[in-house]
Amino acid sequence: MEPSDPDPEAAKRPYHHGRLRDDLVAAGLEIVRQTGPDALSTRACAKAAGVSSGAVFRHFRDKRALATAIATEGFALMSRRVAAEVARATTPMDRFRAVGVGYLDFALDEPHLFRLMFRADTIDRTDADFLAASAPMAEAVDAEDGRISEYGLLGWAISHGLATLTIDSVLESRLPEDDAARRAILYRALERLAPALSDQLDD
Amino acid sequence: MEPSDPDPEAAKRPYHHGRLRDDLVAAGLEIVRQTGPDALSTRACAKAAGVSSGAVFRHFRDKRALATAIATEGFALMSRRVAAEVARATTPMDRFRAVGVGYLDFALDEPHLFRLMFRADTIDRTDADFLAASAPMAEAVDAEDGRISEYGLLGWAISHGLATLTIDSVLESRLPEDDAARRAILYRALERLAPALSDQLDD
DNA sequence: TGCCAAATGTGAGCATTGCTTACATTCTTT
DNA sequence: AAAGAATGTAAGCAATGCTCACATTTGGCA
Repeated sequence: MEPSDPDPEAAKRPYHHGRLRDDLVAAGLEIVRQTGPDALSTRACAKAAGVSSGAVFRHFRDKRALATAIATEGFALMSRRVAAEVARATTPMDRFRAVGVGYLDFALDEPHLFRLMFRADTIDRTDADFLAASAPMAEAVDAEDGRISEYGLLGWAISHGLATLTIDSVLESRLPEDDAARRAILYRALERLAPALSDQLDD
Repeated sequence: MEPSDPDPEAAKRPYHHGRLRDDLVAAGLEIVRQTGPDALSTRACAKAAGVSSGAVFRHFRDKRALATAIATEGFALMSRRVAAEVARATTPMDRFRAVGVGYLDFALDEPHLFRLMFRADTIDRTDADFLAASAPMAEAVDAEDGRISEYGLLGWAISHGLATLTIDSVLESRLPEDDAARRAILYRALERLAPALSDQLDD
């Protein structure tokens, strides 16, 4: 597609790429978003970044590290999404709903990416950057003692359960096909949880 | 050559295996259980069954079909596990708890297998055998109209959410290391859901 | 019974992929 | 300007999914 043409952007591609690491992550992110975690390959990322296949390993120890960087980006996106939703909430109960809705919406909008983010054997959960990016999400459910709160555990589990069951099309024929109707049912399930948490939310 | 050779194991291995399909699934099941979905390879299954690598494809269209058969086996195991738990329950509320506990216990005992069973892009959810095996689980949450009931959706989502979050070690440092203590917390979270469902359970 | 077709297994081989290694080029630092 | 670190390339190895041509059995049927 790009012959040795005077292309203002990519024409003079110097030997050194400049920001290959970021480009590889961006390319991988796009592949995952569009085709899913299984379609991710180091060679495809290299090609997308216009670089030889070996170059990837100058920036990532192995494929797992690449995947982790992509998942890290995913958590940043999700955090922003959830934060935006929460910002509109006023009451504690509203905030609870907002987290759940943001979580669900992100999962439904980016199912492939969401799957990668939680694929235990594909990413390295001890990676520092990854931990930093997922911290905001995780801390939202912490109690004072550092352990998870019952409130947080239930809320996260419900959101995560609804999201994964839907995304992995386990419910499939049991949910409406129409996207809006489908989301409405999921939101309603979230609401349903309120009575179980009311004592912790009304403070 | 006619080897009436002293090889107790593989001595008289006739050209035709006899029940290769079942053996391949059994071998794959063991690989997945012990090492995880990513360790599954058609060649490893073939070798475990004492057969050449090409033979696999006489019984399975592709690797995906093999994985689906293994996941099918997994659902059969899980159904039995849950059914056993439910059999001990008497009240509707007990039954609800029992399903959740059975679901959670299976996931915690067989994390690798559980992951495969819900890995959307690795298995074929339209496979007839798979659908048949997962039907008992799925129907348990159906309402009269064939759609999922709010009660079922919430119950499934909670169990599934708790299971996957724990298994994929998302909560990790936020849960106790001791297995029993960890399960206790998860069970308690299940209980917590009761108030939200009491109107549907007391019938 | 004898024979042919279908079923099942073999072994070689191709394309893809993760990753390594030897070497080339560029950047930085002094 | 020179040295050395950083970063890129090309070739290649091993593992894997899958196919193909061929071998061996089995089972139905004339």
